[in-house]
Amino acid sequence: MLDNLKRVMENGKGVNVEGAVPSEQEVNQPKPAKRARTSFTADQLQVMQAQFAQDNNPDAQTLQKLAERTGLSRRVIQVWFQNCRARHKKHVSPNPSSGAPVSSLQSTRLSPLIDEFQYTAFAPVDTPMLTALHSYMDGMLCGISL
Amino acid sequence: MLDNLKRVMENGKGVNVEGAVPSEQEVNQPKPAKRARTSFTADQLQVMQAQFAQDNNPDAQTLQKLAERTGLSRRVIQVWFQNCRARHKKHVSPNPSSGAPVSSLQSTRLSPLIDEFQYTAFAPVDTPMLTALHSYMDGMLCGISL
DNA sequence: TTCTAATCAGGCGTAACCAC
DNA sequence: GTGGTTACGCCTGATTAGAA
Repeated sequence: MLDNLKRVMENGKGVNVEGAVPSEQEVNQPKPAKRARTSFTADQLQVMQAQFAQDNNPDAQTLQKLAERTGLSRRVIQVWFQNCRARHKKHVSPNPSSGAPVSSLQSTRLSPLIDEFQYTAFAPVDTPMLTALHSYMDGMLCGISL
Repeated sequence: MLDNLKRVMENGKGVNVEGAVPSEQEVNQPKPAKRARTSFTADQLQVMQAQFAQDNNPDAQTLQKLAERTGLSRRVIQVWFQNCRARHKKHVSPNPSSGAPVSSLQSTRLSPLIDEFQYTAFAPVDTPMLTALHSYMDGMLCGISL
């Protein structure tokens, strides 16, 4: 309901890309204060994922270092790790994958795609490659190796 | 009703390309304002089509760049790409009799997914592979060779 | 009429938030 | 910290409506 109205606002409005401060708004304007949604760059994601693979629950100091390195705020980093832990737990745990399974979640969408490659004429993909892709999918969510 | 509100918001922010500017309207005076219809110049079309040929689903940053380059609003650009994808899907897809084994696959959901591959630290996928994937996706359902 | 820019209704993933 | 929720951003598919 109210969500719809907000979606309308989105239409004409600008973008927020970098982890920088979105924008200041009028004090005298009792706006609903649009919640800012950070979109991470490839670089930032890579840094965070690398750290996650090594330690999925970094301490405050590490968090700070990541913040400096990515240019994001400590809080954003922290939230990302929280969400990533949650995602990982939710998607990987309930599916205690053994040998070479495909996670039931996202692969649903990807699998049919990958299959396509076997049919297509110019797909430079061979079967081992597909296997690699599949196992990759398993841990992809946060860039974690199982 | 609510529709009017939406229209007012968009009109206030958006750009009216054609000279056809209806007068300014009070917010609290709901008049069914005319829906603005942008007509693109040859230049603008060329820019967008060139991008489409290369990537039919540009990300936010690319979208913004296109907006700056064409002088159109980001939203208008975005809508054009949405419509263009739909058009091509409708016109090209129902005729799969050609050489390309293109099926129901959608590049849309895939692109961000594929991008993930680049973010991950331990991706067992090398770059040439990614490039191949990308060109596969791009040329697939838009089949345009502009 | 046809073509298509703009809108609507709905779904998905997930960053940000909240309660505990 | 966690699990659960909210809402933002982006997408599709169908539809509405402005112009050629």
